[in-house]
Amino acid sequence: MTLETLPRHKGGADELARLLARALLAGHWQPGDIFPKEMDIGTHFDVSRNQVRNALTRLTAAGLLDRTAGRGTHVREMSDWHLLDPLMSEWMTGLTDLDPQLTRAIYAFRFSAEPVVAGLAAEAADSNDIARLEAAFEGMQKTARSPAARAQHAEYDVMFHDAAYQASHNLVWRQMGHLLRPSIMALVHGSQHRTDTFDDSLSRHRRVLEAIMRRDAEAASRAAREVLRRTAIDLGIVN
Amino acid sequence: MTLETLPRHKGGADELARLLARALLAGHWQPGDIFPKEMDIGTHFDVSRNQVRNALTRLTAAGLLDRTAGRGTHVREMSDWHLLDPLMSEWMTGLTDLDPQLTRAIYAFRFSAEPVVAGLAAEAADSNDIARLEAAFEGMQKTARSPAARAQHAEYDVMFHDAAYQASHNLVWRQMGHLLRPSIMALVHGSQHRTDTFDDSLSRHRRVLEAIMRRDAEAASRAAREVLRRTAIDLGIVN
DNA sequence: ATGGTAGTAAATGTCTGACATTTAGACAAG
DNA sequence: CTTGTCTAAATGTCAGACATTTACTACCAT
Repeated sequence: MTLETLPRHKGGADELARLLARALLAGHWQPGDIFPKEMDIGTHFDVSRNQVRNALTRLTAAGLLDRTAGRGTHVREMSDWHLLDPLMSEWMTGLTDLDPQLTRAIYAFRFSAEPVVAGLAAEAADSNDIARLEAAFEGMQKTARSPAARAQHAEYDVMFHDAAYQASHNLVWRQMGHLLRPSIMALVHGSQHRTDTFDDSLSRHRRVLEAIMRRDAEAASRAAREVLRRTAIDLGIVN
Repeated sequence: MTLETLPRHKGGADELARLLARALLAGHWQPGDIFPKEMDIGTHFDVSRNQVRNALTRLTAAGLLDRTAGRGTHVREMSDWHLLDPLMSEWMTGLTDLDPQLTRAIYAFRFSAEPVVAGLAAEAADSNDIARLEAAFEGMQKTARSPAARAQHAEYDVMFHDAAYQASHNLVWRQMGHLLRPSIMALVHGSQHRTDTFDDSLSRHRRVLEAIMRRDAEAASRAAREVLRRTAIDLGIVN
């Protein structure tokens, strides 16, 4: 794989890093492949070597690349990628052709984790958290019936789940809210969006919200599992 | 807080980053404080500005610092720290005076997450995973009775739990194994280490191992909770 | 032939000094 | 009191030289 197909960019090192990261996340290079050398990247995008190095430093920090003096830059195994790095989520968002293996892994994680999170949220949520959950839910309701508002609906969906992670009031769980965006967004493109599906999803989300509000951890946990269950079946995570 | 108390170092930017990170993790600066400027750090440690910038770049990527041109470098809120970044775990290991709030948060996370992980492990573990779990358990057994082998015992403890995360065969859960080391190590210093405590802990670990081996997810989940329960009570996470 | 060894090219890592950009604060004009 | 401008100080960027590491090759000795 060469750089030829990648578009030139406008911004600084951030933009460059994003560009390269997304190409990697889409699978344009195989694990073990050698990555283009600094100079080539620099000349192709017409930026200084510094910019390239800054960008590559970020990708290396995210576990995407492995650099050694004299050897060059190599692409690491997917299992070495730091999926929990917030930068990664940022790079993944809006990527329609995310590696299916990755989508599946993230969703499987959510399917096992979010029941726990919902349970914790029911125990620890304060009025702020409840307000955020309600606002997100209302947004989902408003945008459920209009096919034009699909993207907006997904945003509210992300907001709802993120609010649940926040409501757990645990520093570690809170960080994982970042994982949601790419996972939810990737699925928006892969499902049929029939109206009754939306209604169904909406009522399941409602049950989570209500359980958290009445501080019923057990019910919140069950309800959260139901929210994710249908898609989990579709993806073959559970049967 | 100034740099004066920090020892000079030997290695490159990695070492410098580690040094500064550990000072931050121990709470030597408060959130919002301004961090020493590049030049001062450079002259104090007698390294080039490049080295300093490389080090600070890492701390920034880990969410510890916030840098803006003209404004300077500031320390971020603890809730912004990327606790899931593997570098963070590396920096935390061996830090005896880790912020108690952090220890507690990480342990609370483990207490809620590891039952799920153990359940997944029971479903997905292959012979390799089982072998790793057995090896770790045997190591724990061998080192349980000798007070001199305390550090070694902790290592096997880490290995055991990490093997469980690995056995889940989920890319996301696997990454979280990194969180264990600092959490377990910090607790080694905080407990009494009576021999019967070790025996008790050992038999609880054994139950997890056995449940995973006979693929009983439900039992593995319950057993994992029991492993963590006593300490969770001590830390006030559950009553 | 085979194995070790020196040499060479190519890639990333580091240093240095100059310059650009951003920000906060001081100060004066309206 | 507000607005605009200037200045100092900090981080950001650049370019070029040099250092270090690595893989490869050619060569020589056994």
